[in-house]
Amino acid sequence: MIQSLRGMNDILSEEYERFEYFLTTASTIAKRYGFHYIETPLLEETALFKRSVGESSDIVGKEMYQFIDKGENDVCLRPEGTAGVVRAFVQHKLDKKGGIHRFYYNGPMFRYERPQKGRLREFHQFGVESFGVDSVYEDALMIMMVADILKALGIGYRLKLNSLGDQNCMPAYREQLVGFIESCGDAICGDCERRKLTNPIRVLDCKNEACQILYINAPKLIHHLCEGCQSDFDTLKTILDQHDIAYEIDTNLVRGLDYYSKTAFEFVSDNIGSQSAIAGGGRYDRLIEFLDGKPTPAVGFALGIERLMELIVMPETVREGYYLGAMDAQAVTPILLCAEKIRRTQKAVVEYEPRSLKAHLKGADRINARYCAVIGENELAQNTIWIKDLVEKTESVIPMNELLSLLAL
RNA sequence: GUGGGUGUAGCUCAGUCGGUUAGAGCAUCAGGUUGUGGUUCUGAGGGUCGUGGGUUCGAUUCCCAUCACCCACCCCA
Repeated sequence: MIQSLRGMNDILSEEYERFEYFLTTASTIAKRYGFHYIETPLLEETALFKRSVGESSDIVGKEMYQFIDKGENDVCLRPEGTAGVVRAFVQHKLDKKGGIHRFYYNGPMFRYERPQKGRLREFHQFGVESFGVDSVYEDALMIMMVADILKALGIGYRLKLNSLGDQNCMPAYREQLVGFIESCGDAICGDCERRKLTNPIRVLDCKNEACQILYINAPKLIHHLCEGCQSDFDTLKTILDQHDIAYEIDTNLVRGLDYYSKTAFEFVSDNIGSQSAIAGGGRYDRLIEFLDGKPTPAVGFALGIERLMELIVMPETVREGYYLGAMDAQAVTPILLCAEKIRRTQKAVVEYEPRSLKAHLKGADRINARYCAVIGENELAQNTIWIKDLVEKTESVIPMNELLSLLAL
């Protein structure tokens, strides 16, 4: 038997209902916030991700589905959504056009990781990117939008907030931190030794207790923000307070993608295992110029759909549409004709095998139909159809030619 | 990539200290006399015991490999 590739799942009917419910909910909210849909290719030039996400990141360093195509192009399946949207933004010269551009997207992302709960090799994200707005109000808007979406889906969360600084304060801080780590000498663990070079801030949330003791007095970026970053961060906190959005400052919160600066946030859930991040985002003011565009301020976020699906509280399903069945082989033809009429406005599912009334009622119940419509010997003789409302538990026999007017009601 | 666990019917799981026809619940289908569901009763169908090797007279049970899933690390959505 041929199986799907490791970490790549099919999304079957019942599960897809959740998926679709999520998408409509999230898209509706994004549109209300003034965002427009954008679709970008799944396959992009590898260089795009190397320059945006960053070669030092795990995502680019070891998780990309990268290959050379038949035209000798170095390509890869997108591991995240932002890079492609920024590429499109620059390619279509929207940076030069100026103004504000707000997009939302959704689709599969690919990362060659070891699968576990909430971590797949092909997974789906819903994301939003905003270009051209400098103000922290836009950062707050992002967070409010995620909060809105999660609320609409009945999902509880914790919001972690941090500021990563900008080119004025970040590099200086980074240097200071690396200096501090070096002062610890050989006492730090192997992981930290590696992090020191790749992503020094990660050192601060090392799980190793010995390391933690060493880092108690490590400099924190939050205390070394420049004036602009500090006041933006303060404003952001104020806005969130005003909107009753609870948050916790996590000075160790680092986004794993190199392009972030200033605001960084992560929504986490305690109910889905160790892969607890359900949404993450932040500001990335430098990315557009990294990708050869005109410097443009930008913020965005992405939600992990599969992780969310575990948490979504679905609205109660209501019975809808018709189930049609025949009790006599002769009745199959009129049943099919009825179904065709019903389907002009409503759902109609036909059972082709003639069966007992009991079997049909069971069938109607199973597919959660509102009405069970059956034609048997009696109805056939009188050119009528028997219809039972499975909710009201009422039944009636109506002439076939009245069926359409009944449906119009 | 590292460490640990699991893999028996569609689903959830028993079981076999290696020995003939592998079990349960749920689900499915059919019946409980004449055309009524989401609750019951009876019965039926359905498994090469993840896959491939090895040990053995004999393996679903033991060993090895492999694949998939789960957990932790790592990382992130």
